[in-house]
Amino acid sequence: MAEQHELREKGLRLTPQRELVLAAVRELDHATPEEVAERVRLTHPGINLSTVYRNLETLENVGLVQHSHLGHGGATYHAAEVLTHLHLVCGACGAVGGAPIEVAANFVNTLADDYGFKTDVTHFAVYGTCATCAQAEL
Amino acid sequence: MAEQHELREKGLRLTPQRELVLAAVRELDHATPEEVAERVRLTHPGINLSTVYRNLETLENVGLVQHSHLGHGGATYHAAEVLTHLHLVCGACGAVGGAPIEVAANFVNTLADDYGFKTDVTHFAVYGTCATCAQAEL
DNA sequence: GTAGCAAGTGCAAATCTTTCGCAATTAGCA
DNA sequence: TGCTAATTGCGAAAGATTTGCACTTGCTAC
Ligand SMILES: [Mn+2]
Ligand SMILES: [Mn+2]
Ligand SMILES: [Zn+2]
Ligand SMILES: [Zn+2]
Repeated sequence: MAEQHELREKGLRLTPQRELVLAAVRELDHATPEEVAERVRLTHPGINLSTVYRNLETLENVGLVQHSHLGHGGATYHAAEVLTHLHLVCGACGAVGGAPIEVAANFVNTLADDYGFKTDVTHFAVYGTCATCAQAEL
Repeated sequence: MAEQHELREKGLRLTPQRELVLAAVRELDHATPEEVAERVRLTHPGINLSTVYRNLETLENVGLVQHSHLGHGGATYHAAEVLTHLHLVCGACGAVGGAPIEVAANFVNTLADDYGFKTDVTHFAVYGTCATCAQAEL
């Protein structure tokens, strides 16, 4: 038995569209479904937006992809293996910064110990004002 | 000079719709625009949904109301004066718990000191798994 | 290899949520 | 008591996401 493709291992059929959606998510880092579609269209112009939505959902169900919320609007998608940083979103300029997850370790532990709550700090962004904008406000 | 209505103090016209929208937000605690509209309709059946949206925006601009994001979808509105707790949203059962802001004080300070980022911990919910659901998973 | 079947796709239409244009109404001021 | 600009209601528009359905295609069993 030869080694299986990662999608087949998850019990999914291997279609060009599905492979390309996964590849696009991996290349892009927090991309919207529309952005994923654009990327896929570079090599597969015919792909339908609803196919992208359906595959993102499927890939999320098997744990290859995850979504998070960076702004007031819709979700953005990450490859599951790289979701290892916090998103710092500036409400003033819209910039999305990053910070290592460890920054939140203490906070996460407190919530676990005091509330029994297991936090996924990457699902929602951390909202506030970035250094540049905070400076400008003075 | 008599004391002014709080809306007039903010430079806003006093309309029945606007007063009712504010009252509804205060009574409901994190309500969607649609829920606010429903509540207002109890006493003012004719109110239009777009009036609710416009008033929520107006009230937010003058600081009487704030929105935050508790789920994957749209925003929910709080009276500004009560937005003093974190929201702990369980991805498994949907429950929305609360925790005092102080729980995040350390986290907020770290982000300020190390990244110059001024965090508003109430804008996005803290996402994860509640104690009950974490228990059930075992 | 080939046939059969279920999963996946494209397309168009349906939903849902939020925003907008505009004419009619109304609050606040003179 | 009027004037004027802000506000409202209404319908339509704009986006974003989902859905139904006929067609295609990947995988499995023969
Ligand atoms: Mn927001
Ligand atoms: Mn989500
Ligand atoms: Zn900024
Ligand atoms: Zn739960």
